[in-house]
Amino acid sequence: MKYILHIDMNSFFASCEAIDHPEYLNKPLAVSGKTKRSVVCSANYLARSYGVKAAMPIYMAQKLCKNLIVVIPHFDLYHHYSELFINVIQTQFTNIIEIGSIDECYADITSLVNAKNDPLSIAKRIQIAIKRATGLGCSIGIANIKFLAKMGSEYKKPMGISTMWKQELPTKLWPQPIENMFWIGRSTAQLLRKNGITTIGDLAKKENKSLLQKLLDKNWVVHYEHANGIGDDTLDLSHNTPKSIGSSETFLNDTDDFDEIKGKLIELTRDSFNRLQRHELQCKTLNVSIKTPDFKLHTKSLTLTKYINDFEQILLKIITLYQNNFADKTIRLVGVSFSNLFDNRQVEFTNELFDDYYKSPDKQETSNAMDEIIQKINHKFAKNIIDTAKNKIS
DNA sequence: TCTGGGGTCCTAGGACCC
DNA sequence: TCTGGGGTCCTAGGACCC
Repeated sequence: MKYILHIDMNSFFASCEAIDHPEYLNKPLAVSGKTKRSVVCSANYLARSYGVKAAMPIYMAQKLCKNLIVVIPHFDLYHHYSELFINVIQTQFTNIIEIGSIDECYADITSLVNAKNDPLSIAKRIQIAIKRATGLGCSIGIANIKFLAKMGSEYKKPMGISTMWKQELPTKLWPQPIENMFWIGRSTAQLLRKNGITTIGDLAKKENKSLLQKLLDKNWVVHYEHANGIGDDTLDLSHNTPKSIGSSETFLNDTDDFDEIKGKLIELTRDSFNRLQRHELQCKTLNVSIKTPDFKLHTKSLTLTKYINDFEQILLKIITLYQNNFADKTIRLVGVSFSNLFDNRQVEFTNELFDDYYKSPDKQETSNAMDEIIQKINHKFAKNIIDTAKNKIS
């Protein structure tokens, strides 16, 4: 049996801003862009008391709260505080940590629990240590699996600490509306509600199993087990390289002006490309997406025969992709992203192997040589390289 | 005043290969 | 005549998270 914590920083972006600007203290504060199409990223609790919520259009937030202070986001600042709070847990408590996002993580404290230190007191110490080191508040959920720890950190905010033991499910979890269930979003919640499943308790009921199976296809088991306190307790400790990198932007006004769109495509491609390089990655698939005035998203993608890291080439392909598919469309948003990412070192290495292979008169001999090299290299990369090799040669 | 931007994962159909 | 079965990759869309 493991002891898992979920640590969730309270109104993270807004709290970081308030620490940086003491004059915002005790004033309603929202982090948001400042154009007419911006939405709220994060709001402090005072602003929330006026009804201001994340993802709400900023004009609406300002209507609800006349003296709302609006600050544009400063991601460098948030990354700084994110590293700080992770560091507190890592250096003072445990390094078995799974980083969920910029403002949350799971921590496995099983090895710290003993007769003198129960999970609740450890959680309290973590909360205090984070507050002392960063000035930031957090909520912590305590449970035996990740899902319940996550539900626990949501249970009481801000600065809450809540256990979600299995025996507490009937009183703490099951009365909650189905919408609160992690991994059940708006459309699934709607579907379930329409069919009479309105609380997490309904989801947990044995007699609803066949109904769930009918409504949710394969996923039903995971949700059913979660609602009954069964789930994953293993933390993912790898800080994985990203699977895709991209940027998008909403225009101030809908547009079909290709010069304007092209200018934005250049900007977005530049930005994504810079991040691609910072991660030392190359890509094979280019994606261009648009959002039309009816809010529908459309994507066109192009997979190349080899990995690419030349900005001019990428840009040319992106612009062609746009022109071939979306020319003359009126759009409200345009986006660029790269996927099918591969480590620079691996790309270089595989390209050399393939050149050797193609040039070689004796394919079998080269193939054997490749196998030998693959045996010797870093195990972590071997699978990717073999996969690519198979793909490319076939 | 009218609804962001960064991601991950899954699905389903079609192409293609053996 | 009427047409397999398994596998992978690509594409587009959608659900979900923060």
